[in-house]
This record gives sequence, C-alpha cells and structure tokens, in this order.
Amino acid sequence: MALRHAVLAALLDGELSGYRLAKAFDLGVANFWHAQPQQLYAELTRLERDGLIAGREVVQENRPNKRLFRVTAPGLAELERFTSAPAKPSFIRDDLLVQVQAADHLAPGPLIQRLTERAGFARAKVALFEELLRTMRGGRTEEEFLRHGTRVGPYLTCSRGLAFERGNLDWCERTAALLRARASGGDPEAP
Amino acid sequence: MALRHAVLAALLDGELSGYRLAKAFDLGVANFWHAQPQQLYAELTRLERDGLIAGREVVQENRPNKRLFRVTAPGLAELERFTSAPAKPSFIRDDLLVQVQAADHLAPGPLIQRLTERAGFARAKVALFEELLRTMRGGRTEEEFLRHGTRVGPYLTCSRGLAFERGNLDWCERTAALLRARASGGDPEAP
DNA sequence: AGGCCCATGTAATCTGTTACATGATTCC
DNA sequence: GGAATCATGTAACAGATTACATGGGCCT
Repeated sequence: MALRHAVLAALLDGELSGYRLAKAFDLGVANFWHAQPQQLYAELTRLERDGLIAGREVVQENRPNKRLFRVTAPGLAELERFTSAPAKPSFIRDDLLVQVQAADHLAPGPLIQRLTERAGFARAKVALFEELLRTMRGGRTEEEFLRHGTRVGPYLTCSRGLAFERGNLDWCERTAALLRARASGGDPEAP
Repeated sequence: MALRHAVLAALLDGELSGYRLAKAFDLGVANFWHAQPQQLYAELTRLERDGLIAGREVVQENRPNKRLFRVTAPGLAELERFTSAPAKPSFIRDDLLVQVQAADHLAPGPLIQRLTERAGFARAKVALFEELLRTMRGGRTEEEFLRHGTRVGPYLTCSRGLAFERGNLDWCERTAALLRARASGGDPEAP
C-alpha cells in the first residue's frame, strides 16, 4: 500500500492534477516511484474519499477542466505514520538481468543489442537527473544547498536515481564490451 | 510475464526443487529477480504443463520427497525468444525513497532510523555478494575469469547486484548523516 | 518443549498492466 | 491532415502478496 504514500509525497511540493502527477510518475522521468496514469486516477479518488487529500475544480478555457489536489492534515499524519514503520526492503526485478543470467546458454548478439538499448536509456536518464539536480540547487554548491536548502527531499531521491542510472549505464557498457570480446573469441584489448 | 523466464534462467545452472528455487529468489539473497515461494510453485506447475521444464520425483528418507526440475529444449528456445525482444525498462519502486522524498515535512528521527536499517541490510548483501563472486571466480582474477570462464552470466548479474547494494549503502549513510547534521541545526564537520 | 529446516501447495485479496473510450486545442 | 498535449476515467486481466494448511526430522 505504498502508492498512496508516494502520491502524498509527490503532492507535498504543491498542488497537482492527476495528469501532471502521471507525468511525474512516468517511466522516463520517475525518480522515486513509478505508476501508470490509470493507477493514479484511481488512487486519487480513494485518497480524496479517505480525506487524505483535498481536490478543487479548476475551470479552464480552451482545454478540459482539471482537479488540483493538495495534502490535508490527516494526509500528512498518514505519511508520518508510514515513516514510523520500517520500509519494506526493495528488490530487483529486471528483464535485462534475467537475460544476462542466461547469457552462457544464449546467442550473444541479441543480448549485446539489449544491453546497448538499456545503456541508451540510462544515458538519457543520467542527463535528465543531472539537469534536474542543477536546477534544484540553483546557484549554490551541492554542499551548501544540502546543508541549508529547503526541500532537500526531492534532491536526495533524485541523487539516488542518478547513482542508480549511472550504475546501470556503467554495467551495461562493461557487460556489452565483455560479451563482444568473448564472442570474437579474443582479447578485449585487441582492435 | 517475465517470472517464467527468471525461473528458466535460474534452472539453467542445474536441477532445482521448488523449495531450493524459492531460497534463490528470496529477498535476502536474490540477485537478479525476487519472488515468493507460492508464486514459484505455481509457475513451476505451468512451466511443466507447457513443456518448458521437466520434473522428476526424488524419493527421500527422513524428509519429504521433492521434485527436481530442468529446462527442456523448448524451454531454452523460449529463453532465446525472450532475449530477442527488448527488455522492459526497469523502474524504481521503493518505500524508503518515498519516505525521503517527504523528508522536509516529517520528523527526521524516524527517517534516520529507516535509513540506518536499510544501510544494515545493504551491508549484509554487499558482504554476501562479495563472497559469492569470490567463490564463483575461484582462484582466478576477475579479468581472467570473465574472459575465459564458463558461466559468467550469474557472475555478471551478481556484480550488478553488488554495485546496486553498494550504491544503496553509500546513499543511506550519506543521507542519514545529512539529516542528522540538519537536525542538530549545525555543521556536519562539528562533533 | 519449542523452534527451525525440508517440502509443497490452495485460496483470498491486493496491486499493477493493458485495452478501450472521449474530445477539444495546438503544433508541425 | 496528423500527431502531440491536456484531461479524465472504466473494465478486463495478469501478476504478486498474505493467510492458511500439513507434517516429520533435527537441534538446543
């Protein structure tokens, strides 16, 4: 039941519509949780019904009306309660790791292809997160920002996301290089 | 539908019972996929029904009989097919990141507690994975093993797991230190 | 005597994904 | 003219978790 809390956490930094929220939880940009729009609309309905968030209708011209949601006092209390209990351990569940696990029994070509694709994706996320962090800290150095800044939470989660994607990128590149070297039956140092 | 492939990949390195498989997919040790025993028993039934694995009954004394499963030729072909399509992007879904995301609006005490717990968990996994890698490469250096060893797949996925847990550990420690410093309203360099 | 290891499952529930549905506006 | 953006949902299905169920052997 942590999607609720992820939504609450995302709404702490300001009112959002379901649509905007969905953008933030999208695969390509999510840095602390991922979810589909359908899941978010459903969760918003439940959260409002339970009084943890409050929504207000915003009438718009030239585009559909929207509902903006903010966290209520009970919502914040629920987050506080959530943080007072141990977090479930996170775990790995990645198609690409499954594919590499079977590497010794499969043709290397497609696998190298998969690793290259993932490396590209990771590279894009690294660039995105670096830019995001730069924006958040403004003119300040990281040290200065982290010591005295307000709203360091999103910065910290984004940092973790960056490190994760850097790890992905590094591993994909090195693994692809290794498989290429082994496939050519030779020495990775050779041309 | 990737649990099937994770099970197939796990069975490539030798016959396993559902019970042993469940141990390998356990939270505390899994390095490329996680799943509950119930899920695995169900999946094994389906995989056998579909002819992708074959099981044989092993009668035991002093303990319950068991079924050992191995991958069949169609099973291997299915893995090959799986690897010929792009892997779904992996994503983050972690309670702890949700809690840190909300850090600016919550009491720091419990959060530091959560980060410390997770750091301990990560430390244990780092030690476990390091030991596992050492065992897999035997006497050889990593370079030598990766170039010429057989079964590098499990080694590579374990390497990724190790890097991930090191990243976790590092981030948890630095984040906890930062929150502690901010909570005491002071300079992190001070005693 | 109590608890853990081996070994396998069923059933109920919760969570997450995919497909379908609508409709105006703005950008290329 | 076609695609993308804004904006919100319903319905069906697949995947994952939790609770329940059983039972002997081994260790302290």
